[in-house]
Amino acid sequence: MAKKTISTPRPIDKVMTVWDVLTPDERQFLRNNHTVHRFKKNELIHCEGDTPTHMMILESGKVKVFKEGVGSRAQIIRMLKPGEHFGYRAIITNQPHNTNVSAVEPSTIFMIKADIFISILKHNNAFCYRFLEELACDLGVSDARIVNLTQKHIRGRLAEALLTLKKNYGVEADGATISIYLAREDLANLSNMTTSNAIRTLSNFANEQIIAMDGRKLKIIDEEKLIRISKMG
Amino acid sequence: MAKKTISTPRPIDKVMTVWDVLTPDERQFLRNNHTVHRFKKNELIHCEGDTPTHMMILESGKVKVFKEGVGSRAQIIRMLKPGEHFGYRAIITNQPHNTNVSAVEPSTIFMIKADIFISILKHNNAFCYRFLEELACDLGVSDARIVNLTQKHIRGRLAEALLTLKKNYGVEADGATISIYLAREDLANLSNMTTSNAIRTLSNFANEQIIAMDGRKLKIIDEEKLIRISKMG
DNA sequence: AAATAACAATGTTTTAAAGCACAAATTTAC
DNA sequence: GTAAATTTGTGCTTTAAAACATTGTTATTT
Repeated sequence: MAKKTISTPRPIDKVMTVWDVLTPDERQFLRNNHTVHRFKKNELIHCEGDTPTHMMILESGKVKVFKEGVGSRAQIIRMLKPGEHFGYRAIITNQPHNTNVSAVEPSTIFMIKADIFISILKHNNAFCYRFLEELACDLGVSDARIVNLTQKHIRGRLAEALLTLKKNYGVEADGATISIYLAREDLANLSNMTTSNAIRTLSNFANEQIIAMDGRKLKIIDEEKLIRISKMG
Repeated sequence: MAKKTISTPRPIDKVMTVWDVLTPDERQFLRNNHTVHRFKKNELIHCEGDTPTHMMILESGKVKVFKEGVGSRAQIIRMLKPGEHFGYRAIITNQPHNTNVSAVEPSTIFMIKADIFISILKHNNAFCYRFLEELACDLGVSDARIVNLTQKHIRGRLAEALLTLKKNYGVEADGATISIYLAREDLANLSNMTTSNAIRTLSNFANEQIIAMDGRKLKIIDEEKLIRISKMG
């Protein structure tokens, strides 16, 4: 693998998708009042039970949001890509975090102190509305996931996970390889199954020419079929 | 059963929990611009795929929010009690409803037209913030449910459902009977299991003196044990 | 009051997925 | 560069829960 150069993070105005609704004063304030943090691969960013202190924005890299369930079996709730916010839900509800977040790749994160974030939410109606939209969207996704993960069979759940990853992270230059390389365990934790079953089912998909595998690189060959499998359950 | 008298609905200012953040103008406007609807037991209020037209507030009765999954197997997402809002998430995301809502008891519902609701959200920051809190809270619950429903075993899931129902609807005068009488099928759809398994597991709980049953009336006898079962998975 | 339908209870069979064990292949650490 | 550790791949066994079948019970309907 080519050695990764540590790139300088982009300025916050290029990263924050809600920048457009901020007032000039708020913009200047945020430029001066945010911090930049780098996390190594597999480093924990915050964990369940922690008191939330900052709203966070992923500048670069990839992170997973997950919960530890029965017997410390992990369930990945969602995967984030650059520009997405996290860690703020708990600030709004004024409760400890109910998820863990960790970097699946080296990641750079902008942090804004909780009180500053709340203050803008309470003073800038358009800003508040944007986050209302974001949470409304996330809630829809979460509710849909309840049904998908509980009712679909293994093949359907894994197919769905692969399609979601492709939609979320896109593909490499070849137009097929999903642009995120996850361990089989992470794929399993996304799809609510054991690692063995993720491996087994991936092998089956490969035998059926639905995907092609090269280590952690997964290529979707027959997307139609994958969609069908995902829909059937 | 005693014949139910159809009571006059309370005024909207006594039902809406966000009334305090409205301006006098908004209050007057809403008093004049909401409609009252009655739904019979088992009547569908809105369904998946419908375009959302109103934000709704449950004045009296009980409703269930559910999704139809694989093979039209239903999954109850949440149960609402008077004062709670629904049907507005889809308005905010500007998408069709992704859940069905139906009355599990005769229910009275206040409706506010979507454009009016959006207009208040966009002009009244405190109002917007209240709904932000509500969605943030719901999202936390939904994420937790993903783990509970996928990882816990049948007994754990049913125990959890019973505890949630008790917490949500409270108990009768006897201090133990849960104040909602659901069909076994609804209990099953809440807890992600088949009706047979809900029946079987309830019987087991009754044999173990954890609950007592009288038709649809469920009495929690040993709450400690139920909590333990729910936590163990 | 009889007929029908809906709901509840239980036993039996089947099956999807977990659990386990072990070997091979990679990755990471020193 | 080598050893250690982790990850991946397979086969086999076990098990939890679904599916099915049957019967009893309680509500509705006419």
